[in-house]
Amino acid sequence: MEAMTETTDRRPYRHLVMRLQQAGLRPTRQRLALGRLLFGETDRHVTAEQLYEEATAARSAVSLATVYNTLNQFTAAGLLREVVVEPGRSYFDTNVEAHHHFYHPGRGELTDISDADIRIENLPEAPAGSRIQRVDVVVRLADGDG
Amino acid sequence: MEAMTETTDRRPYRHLVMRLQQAGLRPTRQRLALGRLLFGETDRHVTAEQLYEEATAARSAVSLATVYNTLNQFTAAGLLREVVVEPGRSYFDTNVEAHHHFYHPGRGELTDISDADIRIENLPEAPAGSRIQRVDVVVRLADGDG
DNA sequence: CGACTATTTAGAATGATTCTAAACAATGAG
DNA sequence: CTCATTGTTTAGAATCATTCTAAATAGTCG
Repeated sequence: MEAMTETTDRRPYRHLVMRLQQAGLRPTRQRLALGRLLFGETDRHVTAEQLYEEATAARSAVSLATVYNTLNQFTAAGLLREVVVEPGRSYFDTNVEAHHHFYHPGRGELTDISDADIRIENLPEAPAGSRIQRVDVVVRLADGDG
Repeated sequence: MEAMTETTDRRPYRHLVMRLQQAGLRPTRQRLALGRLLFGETDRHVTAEQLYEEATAARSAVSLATVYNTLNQFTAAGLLREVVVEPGRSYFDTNVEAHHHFYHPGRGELTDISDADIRIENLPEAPAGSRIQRVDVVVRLADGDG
């Protein structure tokens, strides 16, 4: 179970390079390092600070300013989605499909709810002069069962 | 159409005083001034800065720190509800019933969607060890029709 | 009226994020 | 490959919303 076009650890990450170029972003060392951390395995939810720590721990020195720049550029390019659930802290989600979130304030933890798992019926129309861009559902959690 | 217990402009605002006392908050000049601005007519969505400007304009000098304290205390007491739709800025909503929001980023404008106007079907269960505290739906708008 | 405790406040502090301007790196033409 | 061009990174300062601190002030209740 590891033959063929196994991209599991190819250094240049052709796919990522192409996505960056398509977005008009040069595939720099920093953007590739952050891209690898972000788009590795599963979907992720990270804050700028968290990603900065990770990059540092992975010995891919990237300044905090660059982490912010990169997260914003990736978001503008549609590679990430910004999720706001807490005042004063932004999460970036690698899942850009339509979907929703559980949020646990105490734990600062964000997890996905597949779009298929929620049905929103009869949404009202957008006010005159505007159109609906997207619908975000945040299910806020608290400790305790039931 | 203005007899009986018309509370429309009574100075002491007995109702507000009672709500504060029930919340264990002394009805100080500042809290009453902010309360009058907040719970006047219709439902409102304000930021701390906005309310501070309003109070200042209304010649009810209140420091910005007090506006923040008061908004937080009112929220803890269930008189207000905090709504987070934008990184780095909190809105406080005088409508504490279950309901949702339209948000227009460009205009920084928040408006209510009555709970009755949205049906959310088959919400998944809360992850083990936690329970659902509340569900927030934010419908993000953009300029343009359609 | 006091005494006791809650509240207010100016100003400093914090935390997340953005800006600035200078050093540096990717790119493409020659 | 080399150079010029233009995009990118970065340290550090700046900004913005919010919270904290400690001293002054104002409710409350006997």
